[in-house]
Amino acid sequence: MATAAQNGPAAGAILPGVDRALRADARRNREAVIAAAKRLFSDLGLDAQMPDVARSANVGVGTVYRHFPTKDHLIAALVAERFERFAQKAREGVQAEDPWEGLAELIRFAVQIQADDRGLCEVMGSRPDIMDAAARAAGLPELSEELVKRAQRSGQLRGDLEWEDIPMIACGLGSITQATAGPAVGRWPRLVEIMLDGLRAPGSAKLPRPPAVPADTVRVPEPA
Amino acid sequence: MATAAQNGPAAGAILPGVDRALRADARRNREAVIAAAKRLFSDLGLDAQMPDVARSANVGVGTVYRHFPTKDHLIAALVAERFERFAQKAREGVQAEDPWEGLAELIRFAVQIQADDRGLCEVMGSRPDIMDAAARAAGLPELSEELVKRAQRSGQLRGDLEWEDIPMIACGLGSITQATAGPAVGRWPRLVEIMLDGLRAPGSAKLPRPPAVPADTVRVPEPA
DNA sequence: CTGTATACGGAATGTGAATTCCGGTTTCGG
DNA sequence: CCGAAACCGGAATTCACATTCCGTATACAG
Repeated sequence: MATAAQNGPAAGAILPGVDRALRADARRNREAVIAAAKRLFSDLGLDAQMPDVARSANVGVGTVYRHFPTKDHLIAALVAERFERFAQKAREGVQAEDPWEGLAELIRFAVQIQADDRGLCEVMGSRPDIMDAAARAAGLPELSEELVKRAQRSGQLRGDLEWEDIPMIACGLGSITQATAGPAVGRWPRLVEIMLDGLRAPGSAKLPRPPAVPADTVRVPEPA
Repeated sequence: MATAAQNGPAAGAILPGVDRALRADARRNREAVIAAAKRLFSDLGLDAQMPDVARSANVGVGTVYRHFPTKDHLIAALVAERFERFAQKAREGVQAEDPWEGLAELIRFAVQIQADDRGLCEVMGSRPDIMDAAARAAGLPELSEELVKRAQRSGQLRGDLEWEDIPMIACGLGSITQATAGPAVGRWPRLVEIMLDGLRAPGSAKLPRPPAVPADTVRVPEPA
């Protein structure tokens, strides 16, 4: 038998059509559950427990389950919300004056979000199913492809990068973020920049590296 | 109460002094358990179950538990063995003619091992306790530091890298390795090289980029 | 060959969650 | 203000594992 975890977790409500005609208290509770879940999963990761979500939302377990038939559904809803934000950022990136920065900012953003959300990291690291359902739903594949192509056309991004690499990079950097062992905290942003340096096209100008020479900063010129 | 998982998982046998005077069958079984566990944890990750390890080793659960009082102990033993190999590679790296390659090879090696061992990845991603106990035990901190300093003195490695970054990088790249979603398999080696490019000191020469990666993972053979 | 310390197997137990159920409440159209 | 339809709460149930227990089998010293 397929365990609950095998079902196709959808985005959100399973109740009426979309989210229609929820009774006032129902909508209120649903919101509370989402807020509580967001908090708990961010802090505790996927190990956060349903009864705790309920308690933390001042609601009974039953209520949680009426809104999200399964823990996976709840998680999927949370993930969807995050990916929506990624997509938003990606759209901004496509508009950005500097194509390279458009892409770089998306990556920085995604990593930062993950740094703040252990649950999201764990999903990205161990639930490809949920993850790329959400990515697809948010339109991230198309957006990533656009960002990559644009940055490559401008000559700033290495030519051998494909859009499929973007989620992998984000995921890998995200996991670095969680390696909270001992003295490691706070050093991940540098590693992100290192990765980004590796992504630049071989010849393209680079902003001065941290400890490197003061350098005659050559701003990346707006490519025609 | 501290659950078993909270104990300090040691390296291996808990029986007599070191691994002395095991009865012939005992030693045989212990080996079988380790082999089976290695296989199962590599394939299934930390979710592999103790009863399955036992079955797969043609042994009763009780026997598994006599040798490893806890699942965590078993995992720690497996991890220790892997880290021993990292340390070995690191020692070779310190001797290497080319300091840069000495470091780069260690990273490539570590990532490749993780690519073949889902369990190891999961430990690195979610059990800093086990992980850095093993790292310390294998002497990896000192070795990493030596590798980093050497590569920096030779001018090939960016100056702003500290040895503590090495495990984080290895861990992050390792997790990329597991993002086995859809069409992603086989593209991680390129991402490793990209990261390595980012690690080079700004001015230092780069070897020509590897043309393309032959799609499928090359298994690193187990040592006898 | 024999006794005994060691090991073994695997059913039974214990625990920690997720998920179900159903009698009691609340909301809201009329 | 009324009653049915929607909701609620949270105790009880289920399930999946890790881990324990103990009678039996085996290795090996003498």
